[in-house]
Amino acid sequence: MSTDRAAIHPRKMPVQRRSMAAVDAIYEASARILEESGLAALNTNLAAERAGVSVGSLYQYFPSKEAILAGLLHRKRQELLADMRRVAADHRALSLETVVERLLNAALRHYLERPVLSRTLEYAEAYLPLDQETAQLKAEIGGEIAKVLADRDIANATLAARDIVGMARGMMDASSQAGDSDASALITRIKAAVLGYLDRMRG
Amino acid sequence: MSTDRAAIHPRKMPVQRRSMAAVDAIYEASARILEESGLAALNTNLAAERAGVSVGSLYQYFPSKEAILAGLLHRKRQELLADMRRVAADHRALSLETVVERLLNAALRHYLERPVLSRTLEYAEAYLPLDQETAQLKAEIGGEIAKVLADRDIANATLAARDIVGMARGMMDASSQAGDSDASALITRIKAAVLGYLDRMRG
DNA sequence: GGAGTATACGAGTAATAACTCACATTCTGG
DNA sequence: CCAGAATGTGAGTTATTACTCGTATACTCC
Repeated sequence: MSTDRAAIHPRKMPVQRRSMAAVDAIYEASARILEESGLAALNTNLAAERAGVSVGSLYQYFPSKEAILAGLLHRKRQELLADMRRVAADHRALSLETVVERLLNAALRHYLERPVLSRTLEYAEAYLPLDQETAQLKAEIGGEIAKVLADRDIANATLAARDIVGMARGMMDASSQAGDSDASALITRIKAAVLGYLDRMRG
Repeated sequence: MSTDRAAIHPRKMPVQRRSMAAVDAIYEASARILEESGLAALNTNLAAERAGVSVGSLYQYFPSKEAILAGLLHRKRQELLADMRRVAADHRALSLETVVERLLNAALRHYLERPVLSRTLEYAEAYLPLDQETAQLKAEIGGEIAKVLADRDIANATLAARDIVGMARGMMDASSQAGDSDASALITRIKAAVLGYLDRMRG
């Protein structure tokens, strides 16, 4: 992952149906490898093989393995953001507690789909030179939360949003790594942390 | 990092002073590489070179690069645990708020010494087949917190300790990655999250 | 149905990194 | 000050992985 042997951005957009399927297969195979064996096990030869395509085809669409990681991260981010927006669309009509619960549900649902993958991508983000667009997505996810908070006159909404994202993420990681699978109990506890934090920051 | 090409445990313990210095130099060089360029950039040739020793010497003490990571993690854990114990030794004489603050101070001090390294080791832990002893250290760190909580009749002290460690870690990560360097403000906010969480879990 | 484009293939090359080993040097205890 | 143990060396071997390119097949649209 020493960065710049090749760029991060997709090399070429697939236009025909079979090539879109190939790209999807590469993403899925890579995700599985990451889940089973971690970052270090991901390599282009293996990803191609497991995706059922040739290395040559892989390099048609991804200039490097970092590009695969960046693509996976981008996709995940888009999904999460869309879900959060959907769920908080009518937030002005709801109590803070309800909005928080909905947002947490959305976040946890995404996380629990593929917890190991989430953690790996989270770490990978730190050293991937992300494109503008993916960085923007991260900011917008925080922004959704900040908007809800600002609307309720909570001071330092941006900072609070960052804290909330961080604490939720940390608690999900800890719980999932400990092998705990009771999602609804976890939601309850994260809600306690978030609302308890807001209580004290306001008081 | 596909795991088992060689074992994880130190191959041989250094006994003379110069070899202990070599081992220290290898740890320090590896830590720097991890901080500068991430997990993927760590390799035995580079670590040896930057430590000013030969690869042969490195392999005298570390059977693989995973062993270096495991050793770094073990050291960090030991330091943190010792510090937490020192700081919470007289916890029965103190208010919950004071103990929490002291423990957070200890944790944050450690984290801020080398935040990037901390995050890298945290991720690496997930796929390193850790020795009994290092896993034990993690449990004991949680145990220190659980002890304080149980002493105050907080239900589910072990679970709460895990949540608290998780939320603190997540908030430190988020803050540090955002480039925020105001440690005392961060402590205040983590305290709000922890105490707010406990308020709500008790109520 | 044929020209042009998109897609696919995978053996092969180059680079990188893990790891060994035969030999040299330094320490330590008696 | 000597024997044996500990430590150090780095060129060299082997394994792994990134990445290319010549060639073949499948679409698409006129």
